[in-house]
Amino acid sequence: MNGIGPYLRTHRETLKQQDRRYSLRQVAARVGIEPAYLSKIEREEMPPPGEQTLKKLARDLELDADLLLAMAGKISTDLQAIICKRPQLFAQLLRQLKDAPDHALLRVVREITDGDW
Amino acid sequence: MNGIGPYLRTHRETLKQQDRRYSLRQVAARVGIEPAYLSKIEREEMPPPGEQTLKKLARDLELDADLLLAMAGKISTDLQAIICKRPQLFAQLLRQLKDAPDHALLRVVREITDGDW
DNA sequence: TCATTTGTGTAGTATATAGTACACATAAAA
DNA sequence: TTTTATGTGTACTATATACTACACAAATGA
Repeated sequence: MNGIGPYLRTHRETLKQQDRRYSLRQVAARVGIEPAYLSKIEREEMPPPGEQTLKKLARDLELDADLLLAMAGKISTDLQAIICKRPQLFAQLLRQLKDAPDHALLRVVREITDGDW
Repeated sequence: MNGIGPYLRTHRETLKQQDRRYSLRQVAARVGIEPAYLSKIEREEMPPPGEQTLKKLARDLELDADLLLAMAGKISTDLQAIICKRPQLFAQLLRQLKDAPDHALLRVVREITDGDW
């Protein structure tokens, strides 16, 4: 259970080895935040940034946005909107799937993809 | 698409007809907020309250907490926690179920209840 | 009728969220 | 060696969130 900060730093440094454009400062510039801020985020001296900034970071660093948001304890607003439209149904579904093993979730996903309703 | 304010007010006034303990002031007292605040919430003069207050309101007024939270654009932290543990899986699942009809969701729920994995 | 209860207007507050701005020492590039 | 780029320390700041406190007029109850 590694925090989001070290996760971002490690990943960025990995990319940096192949491409000098992944310095903290250049990433911060592309994402549109202050370098000092990104520094503090990576070292967890400050709490993780907001949804928009995390999504831009994910894009720039080629990471999964949902995963990054989750590591920051957040959920993408588009997912929130999906739930808010049918809150009782999705609440029931999620609480039921809470302890289901991954493969069971994947099976449900596939079942739906095959659209057999 | 009626707001959360009128929804609360209407429901409370209905209960009030049977039981005088459902006056705005007495509900506010039980829930632990200022009457003036509840008044403003019901008339949507102020944005809806936080999760804890909404849950207490739901309890007191015998309403569904998930529905109330959804009307306020929020999602219960316990649901958020479920998603945050396996963000990619649940994100995929939710986006796939986004446009599925209610009966299809209910079928998935039932399938899982019957626990056939 | 007098006391109590009710809903509401006005004014303010505490805490969290999501950052900025700039200076500085060190490392790398020209 | 001079310039440029890099990461970080310190000090703020703006906006949103989630309320409280108190006074008041009108309705209700005893």
